[in-house]
Amino acid sequence: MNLITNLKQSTSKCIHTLYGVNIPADQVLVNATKPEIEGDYTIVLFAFVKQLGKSPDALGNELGAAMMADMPGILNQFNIVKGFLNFTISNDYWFDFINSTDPNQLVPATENKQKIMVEYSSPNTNKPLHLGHLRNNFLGWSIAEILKLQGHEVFKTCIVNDRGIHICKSMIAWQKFANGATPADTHQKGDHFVGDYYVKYNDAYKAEVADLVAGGMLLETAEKEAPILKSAQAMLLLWEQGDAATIDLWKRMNAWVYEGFEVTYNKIGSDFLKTYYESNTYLLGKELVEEGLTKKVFFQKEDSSVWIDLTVDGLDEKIVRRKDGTSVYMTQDIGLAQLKQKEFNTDASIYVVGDEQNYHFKVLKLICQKLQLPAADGIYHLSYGMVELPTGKMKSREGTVVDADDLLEEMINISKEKTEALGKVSDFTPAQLEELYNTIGLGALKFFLLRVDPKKKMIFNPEESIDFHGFTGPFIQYTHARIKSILRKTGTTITLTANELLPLEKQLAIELSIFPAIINEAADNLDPSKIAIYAFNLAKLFNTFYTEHSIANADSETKKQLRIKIGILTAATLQKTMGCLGIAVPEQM
RNA sequence: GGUUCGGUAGCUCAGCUGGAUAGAGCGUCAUCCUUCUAAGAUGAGGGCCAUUGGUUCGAAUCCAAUCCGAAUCACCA
Repeated sequence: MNLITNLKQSTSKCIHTLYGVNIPADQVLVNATKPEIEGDYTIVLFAFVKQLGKSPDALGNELGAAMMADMPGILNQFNIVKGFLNFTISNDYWFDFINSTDPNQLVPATENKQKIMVEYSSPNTNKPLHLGHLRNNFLGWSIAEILKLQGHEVFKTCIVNDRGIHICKSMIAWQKFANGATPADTHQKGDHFVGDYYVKYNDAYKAEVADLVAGGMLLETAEKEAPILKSAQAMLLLWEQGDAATIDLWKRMNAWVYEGFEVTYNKIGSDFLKTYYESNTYLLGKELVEEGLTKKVFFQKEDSSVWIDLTVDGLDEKIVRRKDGTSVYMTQDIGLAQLKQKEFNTDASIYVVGDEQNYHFKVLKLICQKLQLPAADGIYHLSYGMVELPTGKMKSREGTVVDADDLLEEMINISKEKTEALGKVSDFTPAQLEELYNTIGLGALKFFLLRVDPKKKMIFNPEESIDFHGFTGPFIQYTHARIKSILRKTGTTITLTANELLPLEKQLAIELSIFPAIINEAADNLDPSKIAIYAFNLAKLFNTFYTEHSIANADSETKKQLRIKIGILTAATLQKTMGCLGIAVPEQM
């Protein structure tokens, strides 16, 4: 039970005893007291003044006294300033908090344990991962970690979009231009290798269209008649018919891509309990469409295409099966929703997908509900905003995409340069150094992408992202390393004795005490940025404390012991928070 | 045009279930390393919280309208 909840309940209880009026605890507003005013926590009285017919001062005095009696040993004194009831929490309470908190048990497990699936990453197999994928991967991984920390059972999954016309385009281009070359021949990462052929396809396509137009064809017609497009379409048909040679090539090229993805996933720490492939799941959706037809959830048009009418829900009609019987995106997702729920018996399923698909997921959930699939109500779309560059949107056609592998390499190089320039790790082995550069470079990048509200689109400014000062991952990593450095000197075996806390010591205790609440907030909102902000505030506060007070050379042994424990708890909390973001914290840097 | 989301310091963002004088970081300027790691700390400067109206003891926060920006409304995934 945390202190704020306690205060709310006590307020509600005391008002009831004093005046016989029921005010639910969750309607009580408890804030941290403004720094200039005496006190730790503040209850806003205005909300009750009218209802109780009391003046703020009179109410404050009566309520304050009653609550002091209700929470003995915790509340020390109170004052009233302009309708705000400020309580000072007793020194004993905070000392006891520091004394009794176990650094290995910072977050109590939830009582409402659930099985939750987090689907994220979801790449296409025709091009390498880019900056947008990184935001997706970091978000998905982090959300899973936060839910785990709460005590839920979490399954991380990935759906690979491995079939369709776009895949055929790379395949055609490879056939035409590669001359049998492989990633091994060209010493290229497989996903980049295949991605290059996707680009080559587009170049060839554009050239062909231009030729046709030059020959007198209308642009519109030319765009449909370009021979290379025709070949790709023919190939898709062959693929769907199961043509051996086509399937063979498809498998071969996809394998190259997966090899490349694997390298990147390993580097960024993305992992999946299970990977689903669209080529395996799209048939399932079709069965559900049949079922929906019998249940009359769907209807068929004259051309035999199948639709759902969502106009009563304020949406449009949506196609779920083409006239030729092939499946669309929605068909596959219906099937996948059903499959995932069945296989893992999930209570909820979180889809980490960009906000351009808000409409799709709204419709998906509606359809699943109308089909009465067990998965339906648990569908939750974690919609995140696009990553844009200061120059505008990333567009693959204009070559303004930030490639994930390039960016990772750059960040790691920068962290290497900066670390070397500071020269604090001369005792590291080459292997340790490499690990440290990775930790810092990746930490900077992950923190940068996770520190803003996922729902909002974000601007990726390369100069800002490589900053290692201020509101950044390395700042927090550094604070952690600093604490660890002190603890190496002082040791961590301690015996605490009661102790009058200085203001900064108390502030740290307060900040540390809200960690579980922050985790809950981040989990409820599926928002890791709450954790990033918290970690930053905690680190900043510790740094202020660090410059003001010495741990190793504290005035007394009691103080020293107390501060060591504060150091232990701060380091542990920083490590946990950063762990939730997928960021490691070094012992030394 | 419909729907959804956004507009807060020069830049990037917090704050939004209404509460005290709107906060950080970066950048700018100025201080602090014979003292536990200066990837740090301290201070200064920087704001009609898009606009207008409403609700009330109180509005960046809620409501309405307007302006600006984005996404989406595909037999692409």
